[in-house]
Amino acid sequence: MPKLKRLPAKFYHQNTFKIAKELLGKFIICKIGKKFLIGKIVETEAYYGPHDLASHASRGKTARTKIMFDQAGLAYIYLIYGMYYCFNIVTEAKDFPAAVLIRAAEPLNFSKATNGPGKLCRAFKIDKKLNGENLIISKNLYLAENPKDRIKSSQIKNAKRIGVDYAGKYKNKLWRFYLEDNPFVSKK
DNA sequence: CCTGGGATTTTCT
DNA sequence: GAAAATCCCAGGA
Repeated sequence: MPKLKRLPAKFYHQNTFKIAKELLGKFIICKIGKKFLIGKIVETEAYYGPHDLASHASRGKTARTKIMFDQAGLAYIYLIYGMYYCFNIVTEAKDFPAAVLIRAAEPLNFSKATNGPGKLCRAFKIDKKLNGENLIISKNLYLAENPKDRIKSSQIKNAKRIGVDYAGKYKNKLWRFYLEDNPFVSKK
């Protein structure tokens, strides 16, 4: 196992798109009972600001989306299509709604399909109990990096976001990022 | 190869 | 009541 270091608070205080790219190759660590599940992030999407029609926050602050308006470094977890949870990382300053959706990860110490946001949450047993979890201090769910294993920018591809056809001119934004040639990426 | 629908629940209109 | 940041399976071409 690589030596992992938890991402510090200042990691989350960068531009959302920079964070979305930097998260590639980082690790999700989730405590399940006495065990830890570790997965390497291979695909992310950025949801940025109150005008991004693909973002839940574009309709204003509600009980569901208020986490996106909160401070950077929190987990925003919501239920989609009544069945699947999606795991997001809140970014930007308080009262500015932005987040990075983790779409896919590569399981390191377990074996399960994680090539999609719904499946990822099922594999990590992420549900709304973890909504609002502070990734900087939580023992149950946090992000880490292997400082010796940085991703080269040449491995990062960008593309249109998935499942946001209703988002008008925002649907074609190249706000999805993934690692080239990684078999766990949900879609090329 | 492709398209379409069902599962299931929260949220907004 | 309809749509949703999804996934899986069936059926047709």
